[in-house]
Amino acid sequence: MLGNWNPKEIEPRWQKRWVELGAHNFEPRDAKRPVYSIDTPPPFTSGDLHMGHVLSYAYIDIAARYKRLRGFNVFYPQGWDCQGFPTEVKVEAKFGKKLSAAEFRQKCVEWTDEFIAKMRGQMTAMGFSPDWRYEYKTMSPAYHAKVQLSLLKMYENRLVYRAEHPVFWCAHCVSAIAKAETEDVERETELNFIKFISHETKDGFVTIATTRPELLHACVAVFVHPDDARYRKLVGTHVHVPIYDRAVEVLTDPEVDPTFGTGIVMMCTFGDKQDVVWTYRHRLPVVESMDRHGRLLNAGEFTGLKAAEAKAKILERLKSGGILVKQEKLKQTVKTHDRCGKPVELLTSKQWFCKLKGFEEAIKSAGHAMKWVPDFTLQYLVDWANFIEWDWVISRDRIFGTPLPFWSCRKCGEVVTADEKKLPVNPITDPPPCPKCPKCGGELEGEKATCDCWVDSSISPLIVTKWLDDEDFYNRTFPTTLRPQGTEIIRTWAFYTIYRSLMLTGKPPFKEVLINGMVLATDGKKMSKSLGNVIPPDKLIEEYSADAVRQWSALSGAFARDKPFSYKDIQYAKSFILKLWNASKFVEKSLEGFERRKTKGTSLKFRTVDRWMLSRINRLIKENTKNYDDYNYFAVITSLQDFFWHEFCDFYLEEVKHRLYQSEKFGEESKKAAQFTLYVTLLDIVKMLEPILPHTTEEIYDSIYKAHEGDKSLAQSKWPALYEKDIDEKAEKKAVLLNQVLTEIRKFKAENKMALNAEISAVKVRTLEPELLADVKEEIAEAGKAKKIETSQGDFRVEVVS
RNA sequence: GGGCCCGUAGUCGAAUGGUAAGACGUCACCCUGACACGGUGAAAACUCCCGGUUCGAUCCCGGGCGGGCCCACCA
Repeated sequence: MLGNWNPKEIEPRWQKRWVELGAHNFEPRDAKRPVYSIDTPPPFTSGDLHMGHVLSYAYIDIAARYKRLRGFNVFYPQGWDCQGFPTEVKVEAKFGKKLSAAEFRQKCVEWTDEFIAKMRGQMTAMGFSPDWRYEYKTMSPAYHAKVQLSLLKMYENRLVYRAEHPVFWCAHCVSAIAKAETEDVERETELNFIKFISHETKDGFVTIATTRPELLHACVAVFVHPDDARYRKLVGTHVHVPIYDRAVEVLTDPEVDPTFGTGIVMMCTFGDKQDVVWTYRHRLPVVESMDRHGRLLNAGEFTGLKAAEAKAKILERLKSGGILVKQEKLKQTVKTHDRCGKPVELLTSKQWFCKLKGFEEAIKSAGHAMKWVPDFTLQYLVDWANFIEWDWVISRDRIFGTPLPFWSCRKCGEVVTADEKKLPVNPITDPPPCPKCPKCGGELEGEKATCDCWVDSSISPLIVTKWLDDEDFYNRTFPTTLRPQGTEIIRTWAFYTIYRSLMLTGKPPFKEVLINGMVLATDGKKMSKSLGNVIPPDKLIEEYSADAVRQWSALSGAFARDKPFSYKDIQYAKSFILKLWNASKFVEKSLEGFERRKTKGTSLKFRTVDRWMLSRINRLIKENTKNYDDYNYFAVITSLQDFFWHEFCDFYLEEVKHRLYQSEKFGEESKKAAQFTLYVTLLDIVKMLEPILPHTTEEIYDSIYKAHEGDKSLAQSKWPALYEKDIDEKAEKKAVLLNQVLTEIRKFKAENKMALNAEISAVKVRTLEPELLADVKEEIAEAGKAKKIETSQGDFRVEVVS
């Protein structure tokens, strides 16, 4: 018998029990059931799940559980994105900088394993049901081997190459970064107006405006707009760069904005992306302006100073020399590194690239072939593909990352690739596959850089489906059915995964993409530690139960839309679960002596209200099969909430109590029909709620239904069958009228301060179709406690006589 | 500058080519044999504004105003 609802006891018990039962197991050799495979996002191993994780993983779990009920062989793995700068920072803070690279990496691994254990525990506490036998970590040797293999394959096809190129560079992290890792931040800076003396006329000068005087030494030209009449005479002449006294030419380019500053722009290698464009367009020389730590190079006496320091000193010098004409405040947007928040520079260096240019159309058409939920999110991918300007920089100068499987010759630069059979390799410590450069005999040097973490995660669907490891497994699971992920990483994770999958397998990696939004704080702002508005999931589970948190997730389900967290919703969820529990207790007690198998094949004496319930539940089965298929969990949960609370509990239960309690008066047959209806309706409700509220529904099933139904657990049972012929509009119409009459009686009692169970001597109902009431008079009399019922024909009106 | 999303009771939020769920909050009443973390009722929305299509629009189209996100530009 169901006792009190105690989630703290129920939830962990079922979490353990499901594993014992193998309720979530994928059966790779089961050829009978269709496979539903999920390319679950591997969260970055920060040590804590946040509400965004909870929402998105709840969505995934609901999908997995629903598909299992529908008879799919669900492949639901869970992985971890381990490698990244934040971990290095934390480990360095704890252990200092004295460790060797190998020791450092080892500490990172240990640290990450601890965090994974914690996060895995949180996922379990939420009732998430991945098949943990397929867990993966991006830092594992096996994962490294696959990433390296994928790069070797792409290298063979000339899709991976090494080149000198200006790249976004974070001087703080001392690493190249991809455009997708940058974030624009608005800040205020000063626009400095600086005199450049004319070379040809000696005494004439022009004034240019710049925000980056520290790059004067790298100035290789100045530009004006070709139509700018003010400067037409200057074009082709030369001006002297202050301090360094180098002459540079005055050139024209239509991309100069004549209205900005003085309409003359100095071009340095490289102040921003525009400079890169102009350098290529006008074939200008490149002055290496800065080193990897952001210190000036080739800057005379300022060489070695950090940019900010150099800027101050140079401005001082310009000012004292009378060369700085004026300064203006300027609002400016700077690119910053999204991981550390520091401004990024553009530096030329040797990096590894993946060839993206030229594949935009292929990526777009792969995107078009997928089902995007909601559909407009495809546009994010298309827009991004349309803006690809450079290839993808995949090397990062970090330690805790997947090593790039390459060596190169110190003398001639020839690249030597790792032996595919010996993966994973670490070129820093492992010997090269051949002792000397095969081309010139020079010494080989192992690549020190590691992979961008998107190189790791962009093969997640290949990893989980055992690409090149288990052909049968791969054929069954790849392409995966579902890729769930956030909006903010469409241009990275989704984009790179589609690209890599196309390059490596020729196929798109998944069929459906489910995009979730972000969970904001209750104030509508992003949750952040600095704002102090972070809501920890553990506390919510503690206070409201995991099922309530899951129900909140389903309620928050507007796809790809950010939503503030709502205590109101989770409180409602908790109340609903309690209501479900209490009503189940009532049903359980009402079913005493009822045996499901004895009703099979017999015809029951249903009353109209029973037919109404059976009709409504079948409508819900039909509706919610579609809603679940569409990932529209909001519609699922609201329709079930409303039906259960406001139809099943508020009306139906009240309308059958007399048949259950007074079978001597109303007949055993009537009682049995009511019992059957209660049994079926609650069972179907519980099944439809299982994906969202697995713990509570499992406990209800276990107590009331297991003995009758035979499935060991609700998680292993089947989605309710639809009996279309039970949909009965006539019965629904009669029940609606009955409920309207009961509402009027209740209103009367409330207005007259009567108890709801107080008797009334008569109720007179006028309605357009009084014959509809014939079948439900018993319910009016019993649920309304009306001694006498009179009906007549006319516009609806209910008169109560106390 | 470009793209996308959004604008419904005090608040949050569904739905629909035929004037609109539900929740929270508010008010009144009721401890009715599952539930007071409950029950029954009440009050509360010219569905942002202006046009158009339509017999009829909150829902479709155009324009505006307001909010959000992404991208580009920013010497």
